[in-house]
Amino acid sequence: MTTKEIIFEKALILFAANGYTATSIRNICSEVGIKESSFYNHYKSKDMLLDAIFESFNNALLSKALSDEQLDLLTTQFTLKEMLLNGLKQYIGIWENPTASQMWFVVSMEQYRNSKAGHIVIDESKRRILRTAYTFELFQKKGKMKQGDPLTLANLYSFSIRSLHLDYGLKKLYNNDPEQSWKSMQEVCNLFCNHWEL
Amino acid sequence: MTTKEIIFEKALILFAANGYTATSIRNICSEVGIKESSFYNHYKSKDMLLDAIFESFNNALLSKALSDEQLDLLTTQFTLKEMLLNGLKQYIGIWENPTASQMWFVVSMEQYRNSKAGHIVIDESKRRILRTAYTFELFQKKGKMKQGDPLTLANLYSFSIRSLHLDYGLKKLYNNDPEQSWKSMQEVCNLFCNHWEL
DNA sequence: GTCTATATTGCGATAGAC
DNA sequence: GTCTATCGCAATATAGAC
Repeated sequence: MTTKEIIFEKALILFAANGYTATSIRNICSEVGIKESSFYNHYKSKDMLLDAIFESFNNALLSKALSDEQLDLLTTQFTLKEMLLNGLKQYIGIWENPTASQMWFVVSMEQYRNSKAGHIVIDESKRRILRTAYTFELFQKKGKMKQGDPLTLANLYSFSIRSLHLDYGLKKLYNNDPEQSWKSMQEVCNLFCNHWEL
Repeated sequence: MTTKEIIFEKALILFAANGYTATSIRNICSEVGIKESSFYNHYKSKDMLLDAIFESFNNALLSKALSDEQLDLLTTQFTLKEMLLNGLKQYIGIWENPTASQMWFVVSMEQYRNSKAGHIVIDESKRRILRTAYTFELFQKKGKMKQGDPLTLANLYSFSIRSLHLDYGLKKLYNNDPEQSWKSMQEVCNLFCNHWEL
């Protein structure tokens, strides 16, 4: 690992735990084991480091999106319930991945005061809904799901799961019964499929 | 208005716009028109000021919760759709109220690094779901709503609306088509009622 | 690429006069 | 309750030797 990568990693941990503004370059360098002046050989400023984290997070999100072709294949091979339950498992898995969950925390904390973070959240939300809507559309075309506006169905299902997902992450942080949120996610999924699956 | 109230108001504006840590007592006092030393005649520390904001926010949330008796009356007088649509209007109204929306922003930003903020969010989420579940239970008892586990139905509906509500606030902040989220909220409400209202 | 040393600014908080 | 003055410290960032 290069020094730049270690800076990135340690900064992410500290930003996630204490927030960007409350974390000093001194804190980060102390964790890395270098002097503050060395920091500037790797990042132009503290702000550029935050931007690098945002960019890395956004790229990770974009790379996870399923293509139209992949969705076409999956909606043929699996039932609606199988596909949604599998989606839930992947979604919740974020909170078992330290780097991914730290990035979520940092972006979530910054979203109201940093427009880059804000737009990452807005775009991710929109992308998630549109991919779900397209999935529902494919299931409907294949006669595996009841008819109805795919976008509204996606809004109902996907936004509900999104809230529960955020709840899970927050509760996990404070050791406040996150498993209840995971159970609710599965129950919502079952309820939804019982009503719309064919 | 007392000086203490003006400090509270100006601090809330600055915390919401720039975050708690990035806002200095100097910034606040400059807005209020007093010297920093005078600040300490009203609040023991910057942290105590933040606590006061949290407490005020939590009290406002608690005071808005409808009692069992009120819910019993409302579920008799109104249809499911009327009641949910009215709930949406009140919910979205938060973003038209500067103080309320500023408090939401501050608590949202702090939720991952300040346990008081974190527990306010966790509790608010739980309270909202439980009140909705009880409302559905009453509608079911009165034969105005299809049977089904009220808690799971509340999770599906209320968490979906919650996400859309947060989306609205964030999009409004960045002038990024918030009305689309409001339309989605109404569509989700209609879809839900079309399926579960009797 | 790392270090020592330093510049400059801003921070939260306090003492004590009025 | 407000002010002036100040303390002690930590912040980001830079210069220049090795």
